[in-house]
Amino acid sequence: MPISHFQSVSSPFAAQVYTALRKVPAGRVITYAALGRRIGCRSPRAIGQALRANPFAPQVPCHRVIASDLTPGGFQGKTAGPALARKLRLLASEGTHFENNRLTDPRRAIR
DNA sequence: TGTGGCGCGTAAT
DNA sequence: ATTACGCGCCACA
Repeated sequence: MPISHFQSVSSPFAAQVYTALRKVPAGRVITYAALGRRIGCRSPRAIGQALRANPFAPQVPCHRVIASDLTPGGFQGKTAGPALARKLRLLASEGTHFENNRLTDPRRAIR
């Protein structure tokens, strides 16, 4: 299912982000910067911005995108609270765990 | 650990 | 065309 089929994709840039993100398998996570790198974008904030207006949760795994220092980063526009809690729960269901607000197994991260 | 500046796509002005 | 803002990041102290 091509990304362009998603109604909630607002810009071509977002489509690139989602397409690249879909290649990150369950059980792994990628950095905002690394994800950006894959599509030739040098602004991690732009990546987060594209993920902000979250498309479909399972198809485009925006919960697999974390910060460069291996902290969780944000979810649905927020960096804390219930939203973030859901992100962590999704990750946990894939075997990706955080301890002390830090990725437990750094080998899961794509830098 | 804290602060400041940089990056660039998007929305608002 | 300009300004302002944002699920960040890196350098430097």
